[in-house]
Amino acid sequence: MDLTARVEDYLEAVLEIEMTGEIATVTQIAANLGVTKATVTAALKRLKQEKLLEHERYGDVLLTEDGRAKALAVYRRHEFLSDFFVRILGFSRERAQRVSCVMEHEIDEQTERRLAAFTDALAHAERGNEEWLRKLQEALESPKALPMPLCMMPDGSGGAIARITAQYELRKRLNSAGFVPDALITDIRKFDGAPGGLFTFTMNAIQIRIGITEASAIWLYQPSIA
Amino acid sequence: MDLTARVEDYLEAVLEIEMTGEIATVTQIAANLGVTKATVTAALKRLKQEKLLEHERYGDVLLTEDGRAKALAVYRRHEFLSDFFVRILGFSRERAQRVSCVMEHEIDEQTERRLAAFTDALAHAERGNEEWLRKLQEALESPKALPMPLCMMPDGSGGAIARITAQYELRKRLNSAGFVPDALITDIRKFDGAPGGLFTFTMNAIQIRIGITEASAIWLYQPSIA
DNA sequence: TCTTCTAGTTAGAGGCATCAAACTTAACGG
DNA sequence: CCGTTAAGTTTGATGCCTCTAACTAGAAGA
Repeated sequence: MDLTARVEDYLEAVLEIEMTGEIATVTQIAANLGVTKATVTAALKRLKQEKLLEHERYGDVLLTEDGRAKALAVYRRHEFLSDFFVRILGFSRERAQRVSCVMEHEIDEQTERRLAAFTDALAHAERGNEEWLRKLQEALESPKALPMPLCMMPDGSGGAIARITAQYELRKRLNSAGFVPDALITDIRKFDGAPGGLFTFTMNAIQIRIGITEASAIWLYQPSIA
Repeated sequence: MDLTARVEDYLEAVLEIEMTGEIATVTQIAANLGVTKATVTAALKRLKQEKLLEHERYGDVLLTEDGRAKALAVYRRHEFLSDFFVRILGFSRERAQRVSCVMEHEIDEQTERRLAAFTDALAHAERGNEEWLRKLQEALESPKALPMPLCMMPDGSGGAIARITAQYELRKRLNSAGFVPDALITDIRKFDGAPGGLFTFTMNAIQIRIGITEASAIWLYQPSIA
């Protein structure tokens, strides 16, 4: 991954045009990426230097072996991600597009495989678990408000635990201490003391005191205003 | 979203430092983002122009009301995404970090909500569906090779259908035509004719012919070399 | 053949993000 | 009060990506 993300975009654009059976032109690439032709010419120069494509003045734009392989990898990631976001996570097409565009440059093959495995597993879960699928659809239709880390809640406030963003030891510790989704927390206060501050609050009628590490792993839904 | 992604990163870095109870310094920000102090000074100038923070020569770095709100939004997205990638999708911590870093600038609140809903639904599915969870874990442990769109397979080749990356009409059409995961396709050939070409192949002992649109929505696992 | 149009190119510029190297402040200890 | 040190700033430069405006090559008709 030592190509810039942008260079990968140009490669991908060329491949996509080729896939329609045509030979890529500067104008088409420009339209595809939403830039001017001048910009494309400049980019082609860079691409050519890297030996990812061949291009003579006023000539055809042709991917090299190497360029084609790189383009395919990017294209595959892009398509896969976009599909994943739309079908599995229920993103809008447009949003999925934008997110895939930036993400496609950041995931490696291993990651892509994991993602694919996840999608497959989910597809299997869908068959033969209609109940769960219905719940998921429902959830996607009526999203809740967004949570906030405990350490950022205003003094005196509270809310229900949304999630714990921690792993391993810390996660386990918080879980066994009763920090689980839906538990209610009230009367949050922040004090100086430890570096980062100390936080006290009430949960299950018990007064609890934690540090910044814990307080930034516990996310709360703010109580609705209704 | 008219701030550049980078500007959002600086904002986030300041907030993260503040969360430890300290006041952000140029050196700390630089270390956080892996850039030099000179770069930070330059960035602070831009941030100040946008009225997202206050900063006098050699003075403290303080977020404005506006800046803090923006920083919190970015921070929340970042943490949530990172957690999602690690816990739900099984990414490595490092990879999750990189992906969240680019993605956090591309998702809006609506999208974040959907993602959260998905996570919640999955959490519910996990309780009370141990079987499925086990399968998912297993799948994440042993990822398969990566598929490729039919239109890019070499002449004469074939493979099993991995997935259909299409929606609505096209998806339905392909499904009812028998294009479902695991179906076997052999002897793929490409011909000129329609714009983008025509593709013929054999599936279930039947010869089929499709265009580029369909051929790029059908993804195949290449048969393993063994 | 000459004209005209389109595709493509070059030249010149600017913004963002970054760096290394040299410089300036502020602060602390003697 | 002065010297040293750490923190922060300035300067000058680079690379990438982009643009507008002006130019040129090539193809297609009259």
